[in-house]
Amino acid sequence: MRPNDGSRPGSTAGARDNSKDSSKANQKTKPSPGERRLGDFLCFAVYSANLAFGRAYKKGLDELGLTYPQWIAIVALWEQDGQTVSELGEKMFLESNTLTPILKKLEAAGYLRRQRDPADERQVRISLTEGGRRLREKGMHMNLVTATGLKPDEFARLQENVVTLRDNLIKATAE
Amino acid sequence: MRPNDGSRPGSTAGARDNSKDSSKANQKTKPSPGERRLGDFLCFAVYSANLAFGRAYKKGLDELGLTYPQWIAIVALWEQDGQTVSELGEKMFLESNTLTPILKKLEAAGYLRRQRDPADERQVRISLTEGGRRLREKGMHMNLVTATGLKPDEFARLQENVVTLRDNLIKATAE
DNA sequence: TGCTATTAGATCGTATGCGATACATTCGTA
DNA sequence: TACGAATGTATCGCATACGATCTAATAGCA
Repeated sequence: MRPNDGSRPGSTAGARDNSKDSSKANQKTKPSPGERRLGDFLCFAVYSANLAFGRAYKKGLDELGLTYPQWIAIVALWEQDGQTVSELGEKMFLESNTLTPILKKLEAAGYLRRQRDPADERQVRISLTEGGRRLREKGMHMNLVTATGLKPDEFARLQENVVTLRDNLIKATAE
Repeated sequence: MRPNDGSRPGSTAGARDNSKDSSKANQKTKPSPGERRLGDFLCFAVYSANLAFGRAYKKGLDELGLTYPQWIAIVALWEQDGQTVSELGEKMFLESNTLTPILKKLEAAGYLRRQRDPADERQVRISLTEGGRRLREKGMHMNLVTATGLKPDEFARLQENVVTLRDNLIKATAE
């Protein structure tokens, strides 16, 4: 028998295949969310593209010894040093519950410092160390996979539209 | 003093701002990856758009009592029932190490069954229960946030280009 | 001044992703 | 047909995300 399998006997599969058209679906021209296939969901395209980016970058990031969010944090701090956790969070679209552990790891690795702001002890200011800046420079020169298969103008428009999408989702979510 | 703070005394921040142009960067017209700002990275646009989708869908998915990957699994199974873990994984771009725990939770919740294929005991076939199909129907009728801020033709092109991007990243990663 | 509300981070629990590995089953082939 | 290789899932450990909650520090105000 299997290891800790968990599968239980039950009725047979039934192999129902809801391919394209459900019987009463053709009344509207525009399909409702339920009638679309998975491949048609924009959310799923973005979700799976994000997974693909993570895998494509994995090899290069491993050479730096960083994960993707760690790398993003280094890049954001290189652009502006001495940011507070909140400020950095705004740029990365993350909050302290996610950011704090990441920053502590980077501090432990010697790439940045976390210091309470003397003027407001609630805030923690993050600054890159020499090692952190060296890491950023090193990351500049390594070519992460960028085989997008898109022409330059398509690439630029895609970038803009993804940003527009993101910002509008955030706006709509905030109500 | 703070709770378990971890911050240590050290030299002062130094507030170095590498805004746009580093001294020797202007020799090429096209900026190298290191000279771009965070907002210019397509990977970051996709990463943050994915976060934004997750937050936008959170409310609706909570009503279903599902997470996003759980919902995707239900949708994919509704399209084709009785898939193996591998087949489902191909559609979701996930492998068994991620999928198995998700499927076990959905099984425990009563939305699907996991059964070893009698013809090949290595494979596990997944089929939706009545409850799982009801959940899919319920999800059809609830409007998840879709305020993309894009015109229909832009939306369609965005969808296509994100998929192209994803597929080319996967191809390039496989070498 | 003293008290309460607000703010900024940190902590905790849960749910993915994912590399590495374990394990049972099946396949290939000598 | 026996046995090592390949295959399909599952398990484990680590690193995010994120809601809920905690704590210290500050702000606001009677």
